[in-house]
Amino acid sequence: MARPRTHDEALRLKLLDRAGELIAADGPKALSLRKLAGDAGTSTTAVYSLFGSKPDLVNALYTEGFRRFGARMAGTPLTGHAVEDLVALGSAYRTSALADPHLYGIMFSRSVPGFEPNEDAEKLARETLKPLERIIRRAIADGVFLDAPPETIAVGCWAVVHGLVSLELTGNLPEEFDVTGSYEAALRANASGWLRRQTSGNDPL
Amino acid sequence: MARPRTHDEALRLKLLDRAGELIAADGPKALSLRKLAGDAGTSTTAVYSLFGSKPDLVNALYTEGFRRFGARMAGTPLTGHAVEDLVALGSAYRTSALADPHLYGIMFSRSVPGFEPNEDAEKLARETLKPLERIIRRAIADGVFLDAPPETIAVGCWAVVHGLVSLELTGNLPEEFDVTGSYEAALRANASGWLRRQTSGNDPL
DNA sequence: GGCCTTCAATAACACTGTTCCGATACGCTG
DNA sequence: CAGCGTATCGGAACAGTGTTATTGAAGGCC
Repeated sequence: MARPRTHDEALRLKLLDRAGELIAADGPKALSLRKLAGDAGTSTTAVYSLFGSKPDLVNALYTEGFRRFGARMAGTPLTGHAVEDLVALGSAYRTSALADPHLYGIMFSRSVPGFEPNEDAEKLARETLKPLERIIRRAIADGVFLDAPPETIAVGCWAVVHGLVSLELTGNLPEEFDVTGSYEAALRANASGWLRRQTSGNDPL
Repeated sequence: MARPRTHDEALRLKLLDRAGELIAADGPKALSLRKLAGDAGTSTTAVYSLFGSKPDLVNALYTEGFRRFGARMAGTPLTGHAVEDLVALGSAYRTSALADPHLYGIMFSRSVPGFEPNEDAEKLARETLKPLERIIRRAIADGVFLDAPPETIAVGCWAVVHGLVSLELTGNLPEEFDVTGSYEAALRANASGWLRRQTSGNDPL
């Protein structure tokens, strides 16, 4: 009968913000509830009131990451040329990952051990890949791409960008490596591989 | 002086074995030194004598993983046909990952928070990708592949397989998805994208 | 045989996420 | 406006973690 939940929204944002900073600075391992609460001038219990648990707090970071990511993907200008559009979308993917590398780890690499995204968060995540599917479906319908299952092509494209980005972020790429150039070339080669007839092929460099 | 170091090799193997089992069963989070030592009938201090620290123990798992992985890669029969060989190598990569998914997480996805492979381990890891580079260099030299930097193509191929496998292992793939078939098709499409002239293209399904 | 080094078990330290308890502060009802 | 009731949060405690200081035991070399 009394006092409906009036969670302190300012504190909530402050905690999320600081949590992102802590992870960005020293990795997911460095995100401690005591440090987080101390920095925000509150106590660990507040985190439990506002989020429920540490994984739930990470879940909030996860959805925030996909919100930004989805915005970048949806906001990428498209030309109607399938290969070029896939390259553009892939570049937006990388840009987003490099802008918030710590969020990327949470979103795609399970970098926080105990964490699993909940139903809603996972659904939001899947939504963000819709532009990719749209391009591919149209390219198949127009006879530009091979008549393979759209999911197959979509997953293949996703794999290239995810693979490249995660290799880059984990420092697995060789030194003195032209990341940006190679990235575009690899994307273009991969997309060209799905063309029904390879008209002009690709032209790296 | 007295008593040269005679680290108990049997205990060392037992600990490594059990550590792998613990991670395989309940994820990297479940690898606790107390539980590990208890299961092996010893004490946590033994781990420090034998390995130095927990990350060092994980490092031993890391190198073991790359030993097995490297053996599979090097043992893959090749035909001399670049695209087919890249598909074969990619399939071996996936087979290896599915055989030891927990090791794969340690090797490529930084699934254990505080862990960074040391110099030797990282060098061993790079060695295992040599077969990939060999195929690509020859395909370029023979004029089969486009004249792009070999590293670019190699990283692109690596990215596809790594991306597909890590998406599969983290459960990010849609349900009712023909993983094996799509995997091969995606590999073939990606490799074909680097062909100088796309003779026959690819033919999924 | 006695020294000396290496090994490992016990226990402690400093941390972690989480929960219990209690006090506070707030919004609704009378 | 008084007062009840509950949502919220601070402090302390609990169970767990990796790591380390201390200490005792075990084995090879002089």
